[in-house]
Amino acid sequence: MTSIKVLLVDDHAVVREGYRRLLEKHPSISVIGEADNGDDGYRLICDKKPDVAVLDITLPGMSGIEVARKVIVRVPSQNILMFSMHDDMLFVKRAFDAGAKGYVTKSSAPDQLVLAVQKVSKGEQYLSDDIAKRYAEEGSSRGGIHLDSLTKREFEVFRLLAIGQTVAEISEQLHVSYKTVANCQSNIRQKLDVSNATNLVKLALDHGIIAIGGCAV
Amino acid sequence: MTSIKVLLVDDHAVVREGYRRLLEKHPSISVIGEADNGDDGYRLICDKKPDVAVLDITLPGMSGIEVARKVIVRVPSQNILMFSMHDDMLFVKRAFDAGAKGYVTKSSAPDQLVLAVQKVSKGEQYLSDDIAKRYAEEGSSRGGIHLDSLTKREFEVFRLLAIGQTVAEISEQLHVSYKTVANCQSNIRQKLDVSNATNLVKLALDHGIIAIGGCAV
DNA sequence: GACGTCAATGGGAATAATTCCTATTTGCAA
DNA sequence: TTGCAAATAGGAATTATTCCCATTGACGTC
Repeated sequence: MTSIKVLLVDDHAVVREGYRRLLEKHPSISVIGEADNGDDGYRLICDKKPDVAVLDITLPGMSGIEVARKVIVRVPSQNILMFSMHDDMLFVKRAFDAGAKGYVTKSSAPDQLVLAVQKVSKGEQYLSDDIAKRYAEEGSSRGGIHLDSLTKREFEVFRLLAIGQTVAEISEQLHVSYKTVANCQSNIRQKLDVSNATNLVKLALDHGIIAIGGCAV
Repeated sequence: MTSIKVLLVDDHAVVREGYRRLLEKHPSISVIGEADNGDDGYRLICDKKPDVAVLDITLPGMSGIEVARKVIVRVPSQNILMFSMHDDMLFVKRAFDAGAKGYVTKSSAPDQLVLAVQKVSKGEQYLSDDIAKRYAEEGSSRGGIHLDSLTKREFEVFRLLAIGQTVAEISEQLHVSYKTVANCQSNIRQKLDVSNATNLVKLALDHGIIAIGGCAV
């Protein structure tokens, strides 16, 4: 059998190196490329077309979910496996909306990642145990109350605002005008019923979208 | 030479497994235990007294920084290396306050972790390159933020802002004019070197002024 | 007791951020 | 095709924030 060609995108070099070794221990898997940011990752995936692209969600610049979305537009058949620390249903939902075929949390047992890579390489779906369990329990029913009403773009902006980015920074990063982000923020505040930046941060914390200060969320 | 005994505490199993392999590739290092939460980690460290305890900061339950603090109380000579995704100076400062001897970010090059383990095992300090660079740049300036530079009134307003009150609400509550509170807020932001409401909340959380979602910092 | 310092208070003007309204384009679904 | 929703962004009005300034009162020092 030919080995499964895998490409890794994760901004944490030590971590990436770690699970690269983990994957490469399997003779059926070979890592053909790595990237530590969304833009490089996007280019590499489109260029090398690996059997599986393993994407972290939290990345500098373009998020893993955005990378997935853009890749799928260009290469609809690309198999994508999301590999993230977030076990929030919202992220899972958005990952699949973006075109991912699998979702594994970083808290999973190591063999889950290997299994996921093997499944996804064949175009099959894979959810790590914890996510599958959660999905069965709460499914998409209680998956995020208000947060569900946000559009993709709004959610993205919401996250960036919550981690402390200014409107100007976000507009630059997303390559859209200041006005767009400002209007987007207004919509978000209205939808989530928060009157100011502070309460927006709190909401993000409550939903585990962001984590702050030694406090495990 | 005897090998360096290391104990790992990280809630992300795949990630932990990854850098365990990374460390164990070195003949001078052997991993003698692992934990995926703060409480187990604390017990294991006190029990096994490794040459180096490698602690993630974000953990379910007790945070890595709390673990460090508690361990140092019981075993003051324990060598602790913080290994976190956060490159924020506030975390670094808190880690060292808690008694850690080293701090390595997960974005570092893999050999930095190995080097850090070796240094810390000898009781020496170690900072990963990115942190050392940041420290040199902003370290003493931003790292040494003291909330006690705030006046009584400023602190009061700071707290109210952090819990999500608007300037108008605060002015009403304190029976002072809107302008007074607005000016006060400007002073606070300048003194604490935060540019927006979000970062003000983060600072408040980090200093334990406010707590969110039952997670005390 | 006069003097300097500083916290607390707020006014005015300039600047920046936010909202509300409107319009266009695009993609998707009935 | 038609219709709807999302994403984009401009203009005008409104608010929020900053920067500069002045006053008052408390406290400590000489």
